[in-house]
Amino acid sequence: MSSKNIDTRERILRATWTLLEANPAESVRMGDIAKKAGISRQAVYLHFPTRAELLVATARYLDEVKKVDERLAASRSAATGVERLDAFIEAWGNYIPEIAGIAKAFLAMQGTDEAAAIAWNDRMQAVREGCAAAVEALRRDGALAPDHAPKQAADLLWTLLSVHNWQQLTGDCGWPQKRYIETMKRLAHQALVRGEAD
Amino acid sequence: MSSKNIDTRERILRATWTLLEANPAESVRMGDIAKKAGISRQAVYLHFPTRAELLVATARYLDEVKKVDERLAASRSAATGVERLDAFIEAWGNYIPEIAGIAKAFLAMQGTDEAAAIAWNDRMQAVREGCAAAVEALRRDGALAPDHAPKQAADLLWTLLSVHNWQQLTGDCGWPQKRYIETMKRLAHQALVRGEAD
DNA sequence: TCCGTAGCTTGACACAGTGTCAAGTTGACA
DNA sequence: TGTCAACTTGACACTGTGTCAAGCTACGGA
Repeated sequence: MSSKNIDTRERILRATWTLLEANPAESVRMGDIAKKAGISRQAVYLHFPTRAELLVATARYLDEVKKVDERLAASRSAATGVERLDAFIEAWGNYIPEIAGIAKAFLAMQGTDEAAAIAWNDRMQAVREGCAAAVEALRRDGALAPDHAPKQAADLLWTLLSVHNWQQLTGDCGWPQKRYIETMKRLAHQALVRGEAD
Repeated sequence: MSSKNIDTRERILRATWTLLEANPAESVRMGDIAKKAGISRQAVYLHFPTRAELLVATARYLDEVKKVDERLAASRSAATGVERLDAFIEAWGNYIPEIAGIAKAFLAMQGTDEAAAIAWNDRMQAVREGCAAAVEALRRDGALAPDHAPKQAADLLWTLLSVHNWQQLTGDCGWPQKRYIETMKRLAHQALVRGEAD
């Protein structure tokens, strides 16, 4: 309850973040985190009952500090559905590189680590909702392509904008960030906006 | 050396395959594999020194039995670039579910296991080449959309057709396989084929 | 017929990491 | 001074990988 408590909690979260960013390849252990935070391993468990919950909290903390929600929400003020779609792609697409370190760590842990999978999944739902909202804005404008039901359009957008795809294009394929954003916009338009061939 | 040896090895590979396919979500343990193969856990280690090597061998065995290369190569006989693109998407897209279990296990090891990462990467290069060939066929027909240079078009197609995207759409989003294939085809047409709005 | 040996079994163990438990310490606050 | 919450210390159970050593068994060859 005291401020000491809050400090400790935050120190744990920052330690986790730092370690994940520093070595995204390896799996960061509870003991490492405790050491980095300058407390005992058990103290970590007093704040976060499992590794999964710690990772979820870390992802949330990251989002909070980086203000993802604000950034994604900014697209809400767009006048038209299409503008909103573009704003959303730009906001999210340009956010990915900032969390790339942690994202990579999470993706690397996906299979081996149930905790990481849960944590990551939890955060991606926020993006999924953003996608659904953008699609809904298109639909309201009557601008949604008739190819897809809204739910499926949202699924598709969500998949296009996955961190994996960003990683593959900018990493494996060596695309510059700018081309990534432009291509995603074009692709989203072609797939989701009524009568756009571009 | 004896045929008994070969039989055991193959029984292990088949057991691994079966188990991975049966429960792709959970991590299949060496003990489970041994039990399924009807041998001792240690016998597995006599044939495959580590879990990673066993999985790599299983992937190779799978590709061999399923004849992936042949299937992907089949699209080469298509008359036009667009037909070839469709044939390729169909061949690969319908192959993914068959290897989904193993694929997931490999993706799980990506971060932790260098050997597995290399093996998986190697397999994916075959797909990438298939994508490049399909794009090249389009270009020869003058059917490649002017939006993209051939290399970038191939990158894009390769990314669209990633196992991750399949997993997300058919798994997380619950899409039926048929819709996945159709959507990928439509998306590929819209993105890559000159003057297609669909 | 007996020997050697390859292939497998049995059971024990080291090791790493998560999560639990219980008893002890410390510092702030009443 | 006493209490309480936050933290420490050290031990332990549990799971899964990989190692080790000794024993069993069937088969091919002298």
